Amino acid sequence: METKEQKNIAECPVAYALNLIGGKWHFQIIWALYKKPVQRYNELKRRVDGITNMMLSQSLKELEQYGLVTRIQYPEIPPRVEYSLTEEGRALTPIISELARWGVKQMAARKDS
Amino acid sequence: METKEQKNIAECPVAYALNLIGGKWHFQIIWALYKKPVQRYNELKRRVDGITNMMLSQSLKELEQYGLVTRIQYPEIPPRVEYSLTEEGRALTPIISELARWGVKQMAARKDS
DNA sequence: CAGGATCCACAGCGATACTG
DNA sequence: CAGTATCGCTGTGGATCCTG
Repeated sequence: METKEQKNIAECPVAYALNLIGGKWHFQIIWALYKKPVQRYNELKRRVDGITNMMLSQSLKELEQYGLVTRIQYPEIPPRVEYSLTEEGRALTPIISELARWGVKQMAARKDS
Repeated sequence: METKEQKNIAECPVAYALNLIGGKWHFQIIWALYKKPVQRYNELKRRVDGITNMMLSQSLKELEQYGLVTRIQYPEIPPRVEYSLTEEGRALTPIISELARWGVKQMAARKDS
């Protein structure tokens, strides 16, 4: 894996950031966890429209690895797992918010193509 | 192309925004044009490290279509083409800046893996 | 100088089915 | 309930060469 891509990720903070959270669902998951700070797996799945089990669990695992999401598993039957944002994850929400605001403007500005 | 994806893009402003500028080079191009507001093609190419002709011209075309970048072509020999950001493109730069700041923190926070 | 065309590789994403 | 495994597509990005 010694492509130029790696160099970009190493040198450009934006590329680095997007490498962490540029996935298709990451933003939406973070956003969902922002709107409701503690959620269980299936709850999250219901809120993030259209996501599959695979993408959700995979994304959550990545976000947890990156230190953006906290996973707490309770040793009960039936199993209960709660997800929430870390400080670093929460630090991202204003940015998402701004991006959303920008997106809304764009959508309005060019309803046509 | 009637996938659920389209629904996301239509409904979620963030997904919409990322669909516009989530490409691999878009951010970097916008950033380069922010740092030096008017640039010619080859100048831009030199500044965006590692980009190929294909990706640069393709990205610029997209950004122009979306109304984020202005392209001015001078009918001279040799050809001269200058690129700059529109208002809407410039509106994005604070967001990129924040994202960069966040990225820097992340890089520092987890130098290890 | 400023691009376009072609071909190709690969990773991201997805559907479905299965497990502790 | 909270996930995993497998398999395959498809779209994005890349190298290289060509043109007005």
